[in-house]
Amino acid sequence: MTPNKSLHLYNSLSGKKEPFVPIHEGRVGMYVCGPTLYSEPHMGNMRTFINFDFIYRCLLHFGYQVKYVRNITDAGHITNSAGQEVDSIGSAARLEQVQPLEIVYKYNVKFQELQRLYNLLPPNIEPTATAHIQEQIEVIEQILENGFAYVENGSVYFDVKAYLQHFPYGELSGRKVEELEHETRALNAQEEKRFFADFALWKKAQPDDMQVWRSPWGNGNPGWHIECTAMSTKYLGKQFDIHGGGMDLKFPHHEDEIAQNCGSFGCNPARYWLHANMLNVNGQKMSKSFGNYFLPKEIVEGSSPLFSKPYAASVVRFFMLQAHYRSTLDITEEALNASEKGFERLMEGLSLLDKVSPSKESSFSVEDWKQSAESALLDDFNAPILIANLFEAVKQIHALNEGKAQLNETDLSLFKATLAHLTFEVLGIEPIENQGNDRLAGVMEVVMALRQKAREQKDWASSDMIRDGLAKAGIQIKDGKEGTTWG
RNA sequence: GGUCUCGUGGCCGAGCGGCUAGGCACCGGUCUGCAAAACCGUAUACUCCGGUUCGAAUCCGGACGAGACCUCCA
Repeated sequence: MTPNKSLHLYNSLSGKKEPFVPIHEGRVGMYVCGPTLYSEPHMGNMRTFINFDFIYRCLLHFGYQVKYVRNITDAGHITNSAGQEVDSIGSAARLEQVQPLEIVYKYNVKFQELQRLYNLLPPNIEPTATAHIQEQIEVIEQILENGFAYVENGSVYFDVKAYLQHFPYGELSGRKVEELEHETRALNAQEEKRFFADFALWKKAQPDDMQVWRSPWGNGNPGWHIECTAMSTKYLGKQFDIHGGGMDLKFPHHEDEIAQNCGSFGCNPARYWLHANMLNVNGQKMSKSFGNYFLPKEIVEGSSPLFSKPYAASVVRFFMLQAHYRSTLDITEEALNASEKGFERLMEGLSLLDKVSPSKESSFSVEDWKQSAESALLDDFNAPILIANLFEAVKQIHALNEGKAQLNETDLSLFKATLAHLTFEVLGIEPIENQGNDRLAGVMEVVMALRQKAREQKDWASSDMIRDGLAKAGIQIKDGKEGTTWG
């Protein structure tokens, strides 16, 4: 197989890998659906954000000037499984007996903490729905003017039948409206809609609504899908390069975004639609409604009953990137432990490289290795293959360290720089900081010296007593060639 | 029920017509006072049944199994 020289990515619109050609050369506009702040994002949500963070990092690595927009949903009515329009943030506010803004603020702070914990690069803009009510109203007005929506009793609905005269509906999710009709379960509370597939753009205020905005149609709330259309248009234009989100948003959310964008501006908002797959627990999608979810914080604190010990955020991130973003990933303790070991091997390999000194000749091609890693990234952001390349490098590092391989000065510095860049900048994992404090380090120095003295005197009983005692205290001794380490 | 996706060695997971993916575990070896760790190495696989092909884990058809979506979801 010849290595890709240019970026190819899988476009959900066509169902194929396509060469990536940005609208403006050298620049990429990317919009990713962010969290709804009515609760703390769970680990499944984090997987999607980690995957798109990796994709963002890859695009930066390729040299694109990227404008990355990820929204924060802090308002909006969604239609629940009973067919009722509900305000999830308002419900959370009622439940916790606080103002909706307090809910949003509280979970936004937590989300920002999580982004730092999992080393997510901040998007260029994180717009909120509530700050863009006016823009949403303007898009709705445009859709009305184009004849693809109607007003009914203070609410505005998207008119799918009128829209179908000019545009297809359901292309992204591969659905046909006539098929949808008899597949859709019977819904109540939709008498206002003229057609079952119509969806709310604006919902008239209900007596118990905690958040209400003024509009040309009276007081109310924006629909769930319209914020993305308004904000993506404002910050990226009527059409931009990449739209991302979780697989489960394909229908109806992204389908309706396409309809809104076509209905107002006559074009699909994005040229490439990317969908990240789900995180599974016990073979089933992690979901609030299944009750099989845990929080990104619980896994690093070790407070989730699913896991017997804590895992560093970097290890969790590394674990997630060992699967391709388009595949489902099963999280189990066994798999996580495997990643943890691999992660440590990678980190130790990298620090070992610092001790390697250059030779006159090079015994392997750093350039070839670099190309191999590069083509993995160019092939639809293939993180698992990138990681396989990193382990290939680790193998070479050990060979270098033992004198079984050589690199000249130029190649060695290229090797070091590329490896560090791919690991820390592109993959976005960080070494785990040594948690030991200075006083402990001082004590350990004395203990290690005592044990070394005992060993020199072949006093194995004392030596092993120290080792076993420390093991009980959770400190492991490693007798290496160049002295003993602990951790 | 409809639409779609997927079934890879003990586990996770790439590949998607011919070339060792990778990690972890296992086993063997090196090192070591012993152990652990570390390093090196071998082995193990493509759900089943047909078809296409010189050649199929990879393409086509069927069976079985799993999952996702079908107005809560990343």
